[in-house]
Amino acid sequence: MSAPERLTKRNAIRRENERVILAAAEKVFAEAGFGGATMQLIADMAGLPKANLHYYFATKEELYRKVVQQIFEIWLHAADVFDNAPGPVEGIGAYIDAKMEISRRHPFGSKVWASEVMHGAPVIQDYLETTLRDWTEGRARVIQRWVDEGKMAPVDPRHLLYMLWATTQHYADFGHQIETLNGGKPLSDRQWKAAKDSVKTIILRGIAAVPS
Amino acid sequence: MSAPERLTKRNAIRRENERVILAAAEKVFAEAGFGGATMQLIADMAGLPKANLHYYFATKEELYRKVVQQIFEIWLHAADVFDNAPGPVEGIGAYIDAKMEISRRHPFGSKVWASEVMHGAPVIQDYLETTLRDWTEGRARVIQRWVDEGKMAPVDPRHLLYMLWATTQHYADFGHQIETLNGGKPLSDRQWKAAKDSVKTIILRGIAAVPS
DNA sequence: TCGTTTTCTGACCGTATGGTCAGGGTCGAG
DNA sequence: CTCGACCCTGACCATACGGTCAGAAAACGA
Repeated sequence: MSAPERLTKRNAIRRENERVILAAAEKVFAEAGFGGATMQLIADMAGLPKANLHYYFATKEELYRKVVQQIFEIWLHAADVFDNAPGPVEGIGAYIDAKMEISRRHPFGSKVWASEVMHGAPVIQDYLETTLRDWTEGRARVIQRWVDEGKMAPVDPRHLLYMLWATTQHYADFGHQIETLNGGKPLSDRQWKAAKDSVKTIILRGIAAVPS
Repeated sequence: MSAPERLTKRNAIRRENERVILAAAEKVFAEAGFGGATMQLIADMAGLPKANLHYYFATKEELYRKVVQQIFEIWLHAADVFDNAPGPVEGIGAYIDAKMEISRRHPFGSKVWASEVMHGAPVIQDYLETTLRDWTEGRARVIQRWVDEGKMAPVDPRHLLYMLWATTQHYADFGHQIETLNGGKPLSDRQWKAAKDSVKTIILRGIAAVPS
């Protein structure tokens, strides 16, 4: 049991500084990678002296780990829509919407996660083997049930999940490439909607999802 | 005009060393990122003294640039199948096959490319704005033609291309995650085939491609 | 107000990194 | 055989990095 946090000025300062540091770290890790990021750069972006970072986060690894955990939590919650859906059109449709929205709102976190996994998940391997594995098996069962109930074509649930992750996260991880191919401009509201619709249309038709 | 390369022992040595160095660099850059990779690590993996690397490649950036160019070339050639195809079933089907095969054979290169783009393409931005942009517009026109000819559903060619890139490269870039979810074992021949088939089936049905 | 705890930071340190270079070895053309 | 061009490498250097620490400043509880 942790003691209930009182609303003192000290607690406010601590919370605010941790927030600022984590936001700066997320951006710097995303743009430079773990190895390329420096505590000095993060400190400058957070507007704090470097030594102050080490007061809140003992090491670079600890700070990095917190950043990775954040995006992972966000993704896990995004899948709540999956559970109580009557069928694939609602469930997978809403999941695509949610993940596309996250790609738009949290592109840095997505990149940090991608980088971490690409490098062999040196700091969050345990998450992959426990939380993520359980999560994946659970959703795979839901999809398999939909298949068995004739609500969609018989596809391998695993590969469908990979496809959902890949297509949605691509808009965050490869956002720079997409922006360049879009004439150097970020996608507009309209274009984001078109992206969402394209992904949903192709995938839902691809799995022959029938409305409930 | 470059002089025709004679088959002397010197040329053989140079070519072999450059090959070994590039292979080692590709792996190290993929596993550690540009910032995390060290010339010493690459040298060790190549079995050469560090100073020797600097004899063939003046700087770390130059070596890195060559690695990125390599995978880019491979991907460009993979799209040849696209051009003379009579319709989307053959063209896109073959393109998926080719890119999945590359993800399997060149996972390191794919990761290096992904990392480079994620970090804002600091060294290959010019490629994105010239070669890749032209390439993309060309294939988008081909897809649009297929749509106009009624050979597939009216989808946005750009977003379809992004989906093809995302799904195929995911098997290389997130290979570690997939492997972990596969019980810690790399995908078998059979599983790779299932992956290919899943991707092809869902996407081709998703765009309502009609056989020519 | 006073003593204690927490927050803050400039200055510092050991190490690792990218890159250099002088000098020795090897190869090939004539 | 000879000489010039190319190949190789141990030792070295300047710099930048993650992390430490002593002590000042601020906040807090009583």
